[in-house]
Amino acid sequence: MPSDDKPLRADALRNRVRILEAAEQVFSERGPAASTEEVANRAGVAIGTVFRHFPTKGDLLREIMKSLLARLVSDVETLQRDSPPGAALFAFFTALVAQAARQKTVLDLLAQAGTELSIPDAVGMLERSVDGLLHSAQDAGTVRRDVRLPEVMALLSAVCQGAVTGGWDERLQTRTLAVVFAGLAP
Amino acid sequence: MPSDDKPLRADALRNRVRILEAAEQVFSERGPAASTEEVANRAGVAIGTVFRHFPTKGDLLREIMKSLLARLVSDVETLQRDSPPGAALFAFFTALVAQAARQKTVLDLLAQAGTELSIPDAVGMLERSVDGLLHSAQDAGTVRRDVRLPEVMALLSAVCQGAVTGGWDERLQTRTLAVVFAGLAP
DNA sequence: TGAAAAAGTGAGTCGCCACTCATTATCGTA
DNA sequence: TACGATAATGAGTGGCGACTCACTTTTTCA
Repeated sequence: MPSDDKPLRADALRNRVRILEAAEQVFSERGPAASTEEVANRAGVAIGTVFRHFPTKGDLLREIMKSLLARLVSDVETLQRDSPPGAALFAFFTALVAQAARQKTVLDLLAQAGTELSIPDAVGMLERSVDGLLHSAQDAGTVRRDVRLPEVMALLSAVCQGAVTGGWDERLQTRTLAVVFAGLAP
Repeated sequence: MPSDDKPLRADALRNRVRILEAAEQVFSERGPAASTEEVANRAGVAIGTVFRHFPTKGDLLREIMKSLLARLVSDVETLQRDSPPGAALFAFFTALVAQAARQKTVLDLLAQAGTELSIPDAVGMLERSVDGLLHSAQDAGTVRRDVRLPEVMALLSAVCQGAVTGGWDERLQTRTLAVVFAGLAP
């Protein structure tokens, strides 16, 4: 797969960035069903321009997902470094749920990203990161040893999903997570 | 609101039933985005007939939701009677998640039914039923006293949501629920 | 049995949305 | 600056899905 890295023209690069920013906003607010035309409007660009940069709506979504994913992975690394080892997993849960409530895109990443769009090993990356958090927590004794990664990912995605579609307020997020955390603890 | 209970003609009644059965199947398999035409086909009826009985797609969905809800409430009552008092809540969780995996309609009921469609106090009924299960469990000492209904409903909906969109297999359902149950226990 | 009422039918309308392409504008470079 | 290459534009196309309605068929009941 030879990379087609022809340097973009200045206006093309500018618009590409605008489109990505607009798309991130629009899809976050309205979900992935939002129309491409709305993205174009918000970017201040004609609809044809969007399709020149991303031949398919799916391509655009995939690009957004990839950068979101990269940010999440880097968040995990930051937490891994800066939190007390037993607490990082819980902190990530809390942060992700709060973010999902604002940014619906998170859901589609966690839920089906691997299925509908194909983000190759990208989701696997997040899993590996979370696995790191899980092991740290288990070593620190804040999470039971018989808990495994699949159910942690499942809970993560479930709680985010629930929080968004159910419109949980902050208080309910906290109380619900408290139950989950209690279930993970020894 | 005078009830328009004009007795239906024989063929009308027959078709109404067929449509509801078909709709339940179709929406369960394909989700609420499935087309009305598919419902008509599966019912062996012209599309106009569907719209004669249910002027709006939403009306049809609402009808399906209502009967699903009624069945769930009656399931709860059965469990309430037949299970050991501390176990009924857990049994309901398990059963509902398994059902949601087969029947996507459950999700929309739990998630947003109150919002998008308006099923007036219907969802409230389910909540009251689950509240009964919760109190029984707390009285039996299998669930902590500081757990309240909102987070129980939230977990219920979250886990169903997650199980469906994530395509959890039975093993993963079990392991995930195990964590939740541990979190509810004293 | 034979109308009138009720119900069924399905081609057609309408709006939405992903995507295209002929034309116009902008950029980079000689 | 001028010109070829690259990009932007936005009206148009096609398909899909909810919903309508003029017409046909079935039921009901005197």
